[in-house]
Amino acid sequence: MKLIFMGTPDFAVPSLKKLIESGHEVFAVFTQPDRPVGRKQVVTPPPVKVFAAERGIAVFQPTKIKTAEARAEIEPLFQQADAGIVAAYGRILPDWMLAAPRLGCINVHSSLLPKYRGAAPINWAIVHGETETGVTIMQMDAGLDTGAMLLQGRLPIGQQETAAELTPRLAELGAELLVETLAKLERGELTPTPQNNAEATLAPILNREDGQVDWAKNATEIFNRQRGFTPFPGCYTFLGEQRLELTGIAVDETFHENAQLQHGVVCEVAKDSFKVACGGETTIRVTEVQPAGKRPMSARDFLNGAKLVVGTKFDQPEAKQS
RNA sequence: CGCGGGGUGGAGCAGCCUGGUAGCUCGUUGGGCUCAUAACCCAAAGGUCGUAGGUUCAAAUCCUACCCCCGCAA
Repeated sequence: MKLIFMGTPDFAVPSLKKLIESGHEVFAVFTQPDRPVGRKQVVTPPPVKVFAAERGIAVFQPTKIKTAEARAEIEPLFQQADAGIVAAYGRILPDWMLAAPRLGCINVHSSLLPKYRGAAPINWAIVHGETETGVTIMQMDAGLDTGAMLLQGRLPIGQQETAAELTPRLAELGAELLVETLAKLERGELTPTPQNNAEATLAPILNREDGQVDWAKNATEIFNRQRGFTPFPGCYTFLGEQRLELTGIAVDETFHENAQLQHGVVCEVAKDSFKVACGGETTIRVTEVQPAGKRPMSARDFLNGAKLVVGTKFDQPEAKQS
């Protein structure tokens, strides 16, 4: 098929790669503009652009796609396509874009729709303690991930698995399903299945603040957020003015007599870790941290220098929800 | 010139403001204790204090420049 591909981060690359390997003609790639990244503000191209450029595919990085000028330029291109493929492009497509290709636009969404519609489905699935997630290939419509489903694949989530580990696995699964979907579409073997809106849940885009630990939550919830929010927005707390990223934590199974202490209070300091009291009389064991301005270090190293004592209290965010 | 923290034996830190003996918690090695131990006790080894200059009788400490690491913000 003649395809236009729209995608931005690493997650989208396997899909683009697979399309090309499967013999589809991807004649244009749309991706987000290069952005300044990091401390040095180095302007960095998105992964999809790098990959597409290597393959000699025309890359478009429009800043605006909803203006009349943009439409005048882009629409003819889309009308030449059999389908538009979207994988984590990172912006809302106007109606005319969805309608221009012969088969419309098809989205690779990393959740088992209708659950986890939105920008961060992988993360929220982990945060909510799901043991299984997947990828849904869907026909895009005007709503947010509301289109009819074409094909769906499932994947178990490891008990310790982080979003950083799960994302590439889903990306691969999505790529395979995408190719399979197109093949079946060509042969007319697919019947779109409407989503059951009653079962829909949202996976909103993640903010920095989502990463701050709410010690009133129980240990399992905190652990799941840490996994789901790795690498962004992470899992951090404050010790006075000092920001502390918790890079290695575990739900502590052993009972501790100080567990019912105030939330966020250090209730035990061991040699290689320390425990913090959480909600519901549970405790989290911290094994690796990264103080602001420092490299990540084992709790052992941190304790050697910080001389943390039982009773120390980590800051609690003002008001938290979700 | 976006804001900020930091570079001190192998690790994490203190010391710097108020120049003058290299400190703490670990690790390592040897010895001891013990049925035994990652536990405890004793001892030892190990440091160009990021680099280059400057001030000074004397610089980890004060001044200047540079290199490197990291957090935030974008």
